[in-house]
Amino acid sequence: MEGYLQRFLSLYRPIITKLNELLGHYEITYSLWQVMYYLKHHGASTLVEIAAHYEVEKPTITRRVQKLMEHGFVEQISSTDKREKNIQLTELGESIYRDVRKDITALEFRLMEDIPEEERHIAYGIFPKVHENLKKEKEQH
Amino acid sequence: MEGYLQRFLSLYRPIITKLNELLGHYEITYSLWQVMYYLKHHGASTLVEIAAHYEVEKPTITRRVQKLMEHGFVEQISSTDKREKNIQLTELGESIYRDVRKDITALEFRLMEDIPEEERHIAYGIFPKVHENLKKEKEQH
DNA sequence: TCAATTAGTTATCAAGGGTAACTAAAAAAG
DNA sequence: CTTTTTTAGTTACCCTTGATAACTAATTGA
Repeated sequence: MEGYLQRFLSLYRPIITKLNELLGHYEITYSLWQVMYYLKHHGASTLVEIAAHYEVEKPTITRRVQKLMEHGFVEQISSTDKREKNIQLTELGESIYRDVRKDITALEFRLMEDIPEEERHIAYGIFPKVHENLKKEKEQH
Repeated sequence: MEGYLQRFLSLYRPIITKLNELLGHYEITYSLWQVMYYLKHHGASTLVEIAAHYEVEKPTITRRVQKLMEHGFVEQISSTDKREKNIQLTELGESIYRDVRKDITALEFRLMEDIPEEERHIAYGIFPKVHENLKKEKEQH
């Protein structure tokens, strides 16, 4: 019998492919979108903060931010600590954010249309629990 | 507010990382495990069948099968159609399958421990629905 | 029998991420 | 106050995964 993990994983590629197709219209991919999303919801941030939030290494975020700067979607602002790089969305970035956000919300609505609200809510609540349990696993090693 | 897709995606990396850590003990990764899983549950199969099932291109499966053959986990058996390559698990492959299966089941149990059975069941049932809806999206283009 | 389809391979490219080694700046120790 | 340690970020290099295009060999089917 198929397990939860297996079903979960088999859905990943179709979802990320669909999302990247959608994001392609704005010349970004999901990994870049994550950074824009973070900046929108946390305001100006450093690369270390973004990396910590997504649990990836610093060079990964360096690259993402570089690409977003080339696109003019984010910009660096001054900071007291001269080591760190304070990043925020530009006006253009904010505008793209709103457009993408609308598209993703609409997609999500279509994908979840036939799923009752309570079920949706339950499934929704399980993700952070599994995430928690995964973190506990890590601590034990 | 965070959407379902976002929560879903933020769980992917932790899960695949954990699984690959587990599978590393057997010198495989999740993508290779998928092929072994398919062969265990469908018996001897061709590359096209495996590719179709996981919705990936043929060259992707060519590579996976090549690696598994190098490991001695799968082998080619004869086939009427000389174009196709009939692949099945070797004895070693079967044995590795059983060990890995045990480990993954145990991991899944630990990750889902604190989630009530009904909730688990609901979350579990949503994946194929979303998958279906994604396929419908595709057809419209 | 000849054209079209099918199975599989190879080569090449892109996305995404990790590790190691490094620089520059700040913080902590002395 | 120096000196040492820690922290933020970057660069170079490598791995995994998958897609596309172009190809060969075998099979179907017109």
